Amino acid sequence: MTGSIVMVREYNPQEIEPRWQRKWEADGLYNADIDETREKFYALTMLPYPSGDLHIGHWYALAPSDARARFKRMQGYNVMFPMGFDAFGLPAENAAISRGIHPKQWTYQNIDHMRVQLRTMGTMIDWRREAVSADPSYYRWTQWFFIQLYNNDLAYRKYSPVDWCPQCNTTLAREQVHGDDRHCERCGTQVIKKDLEQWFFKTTQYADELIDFSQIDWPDRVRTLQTNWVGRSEGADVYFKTEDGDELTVFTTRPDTLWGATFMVLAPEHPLVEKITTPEHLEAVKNYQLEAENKTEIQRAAADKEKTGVFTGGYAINPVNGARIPIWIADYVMMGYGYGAIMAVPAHDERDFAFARQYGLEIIPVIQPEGEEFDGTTMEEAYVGPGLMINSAQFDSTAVTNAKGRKNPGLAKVIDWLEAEGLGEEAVSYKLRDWLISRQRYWGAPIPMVYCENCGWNPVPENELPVLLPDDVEWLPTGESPLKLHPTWKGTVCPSCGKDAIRETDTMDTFMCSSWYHLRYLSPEYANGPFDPKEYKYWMPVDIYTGGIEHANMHLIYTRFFHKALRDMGLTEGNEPMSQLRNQGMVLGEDGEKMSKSRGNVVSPDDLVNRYGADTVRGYLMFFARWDLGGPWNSKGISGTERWLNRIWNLYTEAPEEGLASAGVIKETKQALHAALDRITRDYERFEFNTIISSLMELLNTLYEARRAGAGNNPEWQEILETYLLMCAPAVPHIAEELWTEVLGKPYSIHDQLWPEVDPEMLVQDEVTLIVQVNGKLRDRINVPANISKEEAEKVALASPGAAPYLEGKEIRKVVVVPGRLVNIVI
RNA sequence: GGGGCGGUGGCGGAAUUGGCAGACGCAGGGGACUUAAAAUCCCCCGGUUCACACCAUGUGGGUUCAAGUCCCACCCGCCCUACCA
Repeated sequence: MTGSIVMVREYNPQEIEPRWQRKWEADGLYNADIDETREKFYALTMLPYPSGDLHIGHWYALAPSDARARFKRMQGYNVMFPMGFDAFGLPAENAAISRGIHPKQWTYQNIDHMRVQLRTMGTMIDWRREAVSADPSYYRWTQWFFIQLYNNDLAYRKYSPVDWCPQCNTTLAREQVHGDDRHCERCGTQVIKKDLEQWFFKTTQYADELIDFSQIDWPDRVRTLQTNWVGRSEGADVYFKTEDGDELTVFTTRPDTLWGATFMVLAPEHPLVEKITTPEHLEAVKNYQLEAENKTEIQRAAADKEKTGVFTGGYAINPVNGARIPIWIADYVMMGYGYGAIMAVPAHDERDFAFARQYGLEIIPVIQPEGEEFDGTTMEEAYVGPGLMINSAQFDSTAVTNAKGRKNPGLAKVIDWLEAEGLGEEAVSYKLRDWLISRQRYWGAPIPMVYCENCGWNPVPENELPVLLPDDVEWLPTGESPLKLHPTWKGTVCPSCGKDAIRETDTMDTFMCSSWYHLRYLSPEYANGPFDPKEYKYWMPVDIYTGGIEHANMHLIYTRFFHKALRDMGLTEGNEPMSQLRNQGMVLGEDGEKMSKSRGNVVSPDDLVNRYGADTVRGYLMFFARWDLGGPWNSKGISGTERWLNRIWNLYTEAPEEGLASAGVIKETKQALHAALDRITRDYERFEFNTIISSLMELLNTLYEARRAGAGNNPEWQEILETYLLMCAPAVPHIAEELWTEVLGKPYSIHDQLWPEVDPEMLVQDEVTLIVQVNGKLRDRINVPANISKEEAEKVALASPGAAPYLEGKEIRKVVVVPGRLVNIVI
C-alpha cells in the first residue's frame, strides 16, 4: 500500500470509468500490432448493424468476449480485438422512405452514436482497426471480390424462380427465408415466388467441404444445423425413359427398391409434362398445374399428408425390369430438388404409399425383413426398415441395412450393377442451393457488372472500382430501387467494346459484406488489396469467434464458403476462417419474452451504466445466466454484482482490523486464492463466465473473513490483494485499474500484467473432510490428513461417532474407500 | 414427420464428470447499527417434522457400495427444419 495512507473515498464508477477509458485509448494500451516474438490471438465478435442504439444484447455478446480477450492478453498473447459496423442494409433505406433522411446520413449518425456507447463498456477494442462496410474504401473490395468470383466461375447469372419479399421489395437467398410460413428473415413478411434473372454464388460447389468440420472447434449445434442445411444425400441417378424414348433421370437414395417402382411422379412445373400428357388428360393436367402454381409453398407444405396429383396419360419404362409404369404429376415433388422427378416406390416410401392408396396405384413390396410376409394389397404403411430384397430378379435375398449410400452393402451392389449396365450411376444430392446475392435495393454495394447489347455481361475494370453509390437519389413510395430510377447513373460504356452500356442496378446482399470483414480489420487503410498479406500471415485465422447462433445457416455458411473460394483463387491460405466458434444465448425481457420496443420490455445499457457503472453491468452480464443459454433479465439481481464491487472497493480502501492472523489462516486464505485462480483460469477457457464471478465473490467473502481474523496486518496480505485484483481485471477492468494504481500504488497498467500462476502446492490440501456413509447415506464427516491410507480411513470411519450407532450389532459386508474423499460402509 | 437443446429450492443457477445435492447471487424472514430510512454488518432460508429421522434433481424402471450425472421407457418445454425423393 502507498504508505499507511488510507483512502476514504467512496466507490464512484461514474468518475473512475470514463477517466480510465480515455487514458487507455490515448495511450493506445490495446493497440495490437504484429509482433513476431509473441503468439498472436485474434478474438472476434460478430460486428453489429448500426441500428442506432446499443442494445443490452450487444453488451451480452461483447462484454464477456472482451473479458476473455483480456484474460488471453494477460496470459501473454498478443491479442487483437477489433470492431466495425455492418453498415449497409434495409433499415437505413426504410428510414429514408418513412422519415426522409438519407440512408448514408442515418447510418453514419448511428455509427457515431454507437461508437460513443461502445466506449462506455471499457473494452479492449483496437479502434484503429475499425472498418465500416458502407465506406467506399471498404465496398471497393467487396466489389473486387465479386469480380474475382465472377472471373473464377463462382459467380453467375441465372433465370429461375426466386424468393421475393414484397415488403422489402427485393429477392432473398434461400437461407433468408425462415419458418414454415416462409417469411422474410428481416421483416417477417411472407415471401412469394418470382421468376427473375439474378446473380448467384456457387456455394454448392463447396457443399462437401462445408459439412467437414474436422479442422475447426465449432459447437455441435452449429455443425448439426449446417450439416442439415447442406443436406447431403447419397444414392444414385437412374436413367428412366418415357415410352416415347425421352430421357427421364431421377435421383433416389433407394436404388435397391427400383423393382418396386410402380409409377413416377413429376413436379407440376417439370418441362417434360407438356410432352407426355395425352390429349384426354390435358385439361386435368393444365388445371392441376395452374392450381399448384397459385398455391404458395406454404399451402403446398401445409397440405401435410393429404396427397393430390393427376395422371398425365404418359408412361415410363423402368430400366431394371422393363415395366411400363404410369407418370403422374403431384405437388409433393419439388422442381427445385434433384431432377424434379421421382420414381415412386409406394411399398417403401411413406409419401409414395399415401399417394398410391389415394389413387389406387399398385404397391409391390421389394424389401422384406425375415419372418415377415408383405402383401401389397393389404400393407397398412410403407416399410422403410432393413431386410432382404424380394421381387427383384437376380438381387433377391440381397440384404439391405439401414445404412446410407455405399455403406449399405445391398445398395452398393445395386449401384455397381446399374453402373455396369449403364442404367444409372452413383450420385449425391444436396439441399443446399447456390447463394442468391442480388438485391433490388439502393443501400448496398453495387454489383460491379455492366451489360452491353453486343458483349453481354462484363465486370467493371478493377481500376475503376469502386462503383460508387450516387448520393442524389429519390425514393418512390413503392420502395423501388432508386438506382433504377436515377437519370444518369446506369449509363456507362462497355469495358469490352466501348459502346454504350448499362450498369447492373442491383446491389449485393449485405451478407457479402460481412463474409470478409474479419479480413478488412487486418488493415482497414490498405489500398493495394482487400487486406495486407503481412497482416494476414500473422493474424489469421481468427482464433475465437463469438456471436449468436441465428447466423448458423447464413453468415456462418457464407463466410466459410467465402474463405474457401478465396483460398482456391490463391488469395488466402488455410481452409477455415475461424478456428473456434462459441455462441452466446439471448437476453430476454423481464417478462421472459424477446425484447422489443413494442412490448416495452427493452433494457437500456446506457441507463444501467449511468446508474451502476460499466463494471457492474459487465460483471452482472457474466454472472446472471449461463452465457450460452441467456435468459430473462432480472433488474433486481444486478444489486448483487453492485454489492460485490462495493465490497471489493471497501476491502482495499478501509483500514484493516487490529491484530495479526495465524499462519493457519494465511495458509487457508492462500489456498482458497489459488483454488479460485485454478478454477477461474479453467472457466475462462471454457466460456463459463457465471462461475468466474461466483468464484470471485466467494473468494472475496474468504478475504473478508481472513481480514476479520487480522490478516490485513500480515506481510502476505499485500500479495493476496494484488493477486485478487489481477484475477478481477479481465471482468471489471476499471475498478481493477483504479485500485491497482491508486490504492495499491502499483505501476500502470494492471492490464499489462501477467495472469497469476497457480501454485500447485497451494492446491494440495493437508487436511480433507472424509465423508462417512452407511449404505450410501451420509452419517458423519471427519477431518483427516489428506494423505490418509485406505486402511486408516476405513478404521477412522468405522469408529466415527456418526456411523457407530448404525453399525452396532450389524455384520459389515463391505467397505468402499475412495481415498481422500469418502468411506461407504455396507451392512 | 425429422433433428437439436433443456427440465435441480420462490428465482438465476452450482455440483471437481459416478462420491457431502443446492456453491455464488437475487428475492424473503429475523437481528445489530440509526431519531428514522438508505447503506453496511450478522443469522436463517428445498419439503414433511417439536425432534430423531425421512423424502427430495420432470415421471417410471434399471445398473452400482454409491446416480442430478450412466442405461431403458415415457411426459413436458423451447429452438431449428420439413412432402428433400
